[in-house]
Amino acid sequence: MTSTPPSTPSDYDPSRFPAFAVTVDIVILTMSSGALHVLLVRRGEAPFWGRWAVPGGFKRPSETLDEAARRELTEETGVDAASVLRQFGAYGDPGRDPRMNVVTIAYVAVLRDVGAIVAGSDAADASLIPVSAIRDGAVDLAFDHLRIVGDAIERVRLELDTTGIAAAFVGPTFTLAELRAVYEAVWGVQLDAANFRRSIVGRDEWVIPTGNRARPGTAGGRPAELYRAGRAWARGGPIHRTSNDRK
Amino acid sequence: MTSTPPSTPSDYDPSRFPAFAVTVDIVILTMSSGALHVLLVRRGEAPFWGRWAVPGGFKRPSETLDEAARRELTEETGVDAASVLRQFGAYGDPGRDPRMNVVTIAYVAVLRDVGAIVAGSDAADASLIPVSAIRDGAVDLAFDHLRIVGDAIERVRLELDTTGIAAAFVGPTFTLAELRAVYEAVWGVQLDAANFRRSIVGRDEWVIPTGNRARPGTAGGRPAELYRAGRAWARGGPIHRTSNDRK
DNA sequence: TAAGGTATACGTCAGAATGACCAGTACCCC
DNA sequence: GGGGTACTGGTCATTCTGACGTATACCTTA
Repeated sequence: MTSTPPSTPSDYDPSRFPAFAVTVDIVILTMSSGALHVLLVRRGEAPFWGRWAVPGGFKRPSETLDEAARRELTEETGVDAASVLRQFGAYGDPGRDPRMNVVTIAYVAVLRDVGAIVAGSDAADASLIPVSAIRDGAVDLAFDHLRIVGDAIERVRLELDTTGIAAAFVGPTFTLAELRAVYEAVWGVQLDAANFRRSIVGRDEWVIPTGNRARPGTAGGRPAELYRAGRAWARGGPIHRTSNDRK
Repeated sequence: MTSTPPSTPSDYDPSRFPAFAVTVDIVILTMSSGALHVLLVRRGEAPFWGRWAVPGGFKRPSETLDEAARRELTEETGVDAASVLRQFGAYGDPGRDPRMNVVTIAYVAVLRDVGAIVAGSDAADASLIPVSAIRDGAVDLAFDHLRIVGDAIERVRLELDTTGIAAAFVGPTFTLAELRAVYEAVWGVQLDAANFRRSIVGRDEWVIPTGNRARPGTAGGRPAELYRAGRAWARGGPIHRTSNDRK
């Protein structure tokens, strides 16, 4: 087998090559009460009966991978407007599905206000699970979904630095504290509120003041100003991890 | 079709779902005479006869995607030791292969000293093509390989900043000028040699002096010191793009 | 109604990092 | 031996970052 000539996609012979099922799995992330959560569905059949799994489904030949991901997201959560829906990996280990050869293309979606969405979902057994519970091994995931969720989170940790994905976690208007909570939850760090503010408000095009204020929480405190996201998020992020807290 | 219940990979019925061929394509990048090059093979049959294509081949059910990528890389280039072999995307647009449903998982490989390797390759029609020629539209690529190559380059541009991939482009010992050429070629910028040196030599664990010197080129100049790569490359890169030259 | 608590808003300061630039060194070619 | 070239090493001004202190505006409780 090692002496076969270089095979490009050119020398097909449809009868010669193994068939795979291709699925699209979607790791749906959102902020809920200050912590990062992932939406999982509980499996109702074998294999992995009763285990949690990432929602997903089969790709159809007539649609692109991105279209399949968006379709599955809509079917699972009832929304067609995720702030972010990005492909981040493909998984095709032999035996990852005990029944057949399956290669899955994994997407990460970022939602805001997902609480109401889950309630209206078709999937009765969908739940928001804190990612901390998954990291602690407190949740049994089906298939290789533990690895998929882990890779998704790692991807978001990176993109928080290099893209404007942070803005996708907050609503159309938000306070700087809400935005800061995204960075703190995803990176697992604590950021100085004053310095965080300076990095964002001090520069151009990151946030646009709305003139309104948020109502303080039950603990009190000065009410925070509400902002809208500016244009700059399309070209990167305002906050960068220093090499110190990379590890 | 929109009212189907949420379908997880669980509710399989192997007869119900469309079969795909799964291939692995490898964008092989290397530095050659100061410019970034990609290794392409010329197709000898329809469709896209005579066009350039990214080397690749079919995934086997008994191997992982990473194993398939490494096997194809070996078959195409004769080396089993790419400095970097990283998955970066999946492509499954309908009709991307006119003959059948194909989803390809794309990898980017970084080689050093690829010149000698290509000579010994099985693929007689393999060539190193400057990426500048591809960007200019001077090369006709088969299938959706133009998009795949473009995405691979964009990925490397990002990873140059966030990972130690730059060290994969140079040999086991290298001069700072060689390393600087990698950044300049991939990012399309010019870096001050003195500041570049300071960013790398001034900090710990990036490069280890060997005590030897490189022979200057025909143009003369002071001979450069030869270094080995240090431990720090495993955890990121020493050079960061400022937001100014992001666009 | 007043006092205490809390979180946001804003400014200051020292240290680190960056970009621009200049001078010295060591080799090549002519 | 002289000029050209590229690496080495340094200075300087600017910007960025982390740390921290203080004022502001709302909440809760007494």
